[in-house]
Amino acid sequence: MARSCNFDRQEKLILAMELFWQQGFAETSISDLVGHLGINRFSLYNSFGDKQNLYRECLSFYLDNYSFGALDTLLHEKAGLAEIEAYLARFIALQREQKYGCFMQNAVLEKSLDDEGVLQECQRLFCRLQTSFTQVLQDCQARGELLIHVQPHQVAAFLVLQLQGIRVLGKAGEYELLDNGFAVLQGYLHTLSAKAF
Amino acid sequence: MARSCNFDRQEKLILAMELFWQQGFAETSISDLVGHLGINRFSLYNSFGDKQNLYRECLSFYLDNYSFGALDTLLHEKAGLAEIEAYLARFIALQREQKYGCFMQNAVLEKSLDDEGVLQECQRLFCRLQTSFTQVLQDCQARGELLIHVQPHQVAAFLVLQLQGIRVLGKAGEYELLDNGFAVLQGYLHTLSAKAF
DNA sequence: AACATTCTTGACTGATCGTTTAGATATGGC
DNA sequence: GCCATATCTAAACGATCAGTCAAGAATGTT
Repeated sequence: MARSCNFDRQEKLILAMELFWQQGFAETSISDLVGHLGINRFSLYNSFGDKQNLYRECLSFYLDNYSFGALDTLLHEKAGLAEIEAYLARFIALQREQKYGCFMQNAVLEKSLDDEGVLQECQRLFCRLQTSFTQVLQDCQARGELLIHVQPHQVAAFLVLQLQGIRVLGKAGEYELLDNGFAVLQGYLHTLSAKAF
Repeated sequence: MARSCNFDRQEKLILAMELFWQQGFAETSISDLVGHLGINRFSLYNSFGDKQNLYRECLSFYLDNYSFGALDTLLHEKAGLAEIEAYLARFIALQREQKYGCFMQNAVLEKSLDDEGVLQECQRLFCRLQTSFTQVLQDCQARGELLIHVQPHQVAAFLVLQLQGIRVLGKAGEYELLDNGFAVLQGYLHTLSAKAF
């Protein structure tokens, strides 16, 4: 019926996400986006609405595709405390490379106060994270690998807390603190175990 | 010799800090500052230099006077694990009121990539924090209250990690996660003790 | 091939950004 | 009281901001 769009929307969304991820909302101008995405100003507005809307869509995309992705693999295999430990170790290692930190964490600290939608989106992910960890730990406990007095949902909350702390220290370049903190975390996980791992 | 300044510099610095704290660097304009501080645009530049400089000074002031202040009291008394636990509990309670989160954390996530000075300032505080905790724990251990196999500097790093995670979850309004996470943290601290507390 | 429709383009909007200037005003030493 | 010096005020700087517009180019249907 009419002319079709000559760029891939999702490809451009990813580019926009990268830029917001690196620079934050306020520090990223529409002109920056136009340059980085390689599409015209008007096409950008036409495809994604205004800046706020684009940002939210980027955040959603990030939450669904980038953040904590490895957690899913943790869920599918019959994982235990050893796998949780390995996940945390990988997570910390990742922070050394991810110099831009975490898009979601940036979003929480920069935008949650003036954009209710951003806050809710992030809370949704926190919930998902806790649920996932709780599931793993419950399975663990059912198999007799976790001490019975341990409360899975509490330990799960504790782990979410760790992830957030790790990302802040990672962005701050505090790798030694991270390693030392992880050593303690590791020790703690071992105290939860009903059998050595 | 000449006319003297007719406002209190430090008072204005605190006002500026409040505004940056609430809104971040990029979202706070000079006009915002002029309005909130109640001094003229030029006077602001005359007293504090440009925006970047003012921000750095605000961060310094925050780090010296606001962030983690209660930690000092922890150091002076002969504190033990129970006091550390209480400190963490107070810290969490504070996050419920501090809806603007932590200036330093905002600074790390927003500005550390493009302002080396901001990053270094924050790293200096991380170091101070770890040192303080290490000191308390070492004293603790010397008095025989802490199990001898525990490494004070590692646990200190672990605690710094907790503080950062707490602040993120606090800003995100995740109070239930915080409470559950703290319960676990509490339990862990008790396992470190050579005597019940 | 002609049409309606949609995308693309680049110039443009008024507003706001951080920063600076020139002139008025107030202060302290003589 | 006078002058040197510093602070203050208001206006303005060029640059950039987010967002829009009208005209041209490309497409699918008929």
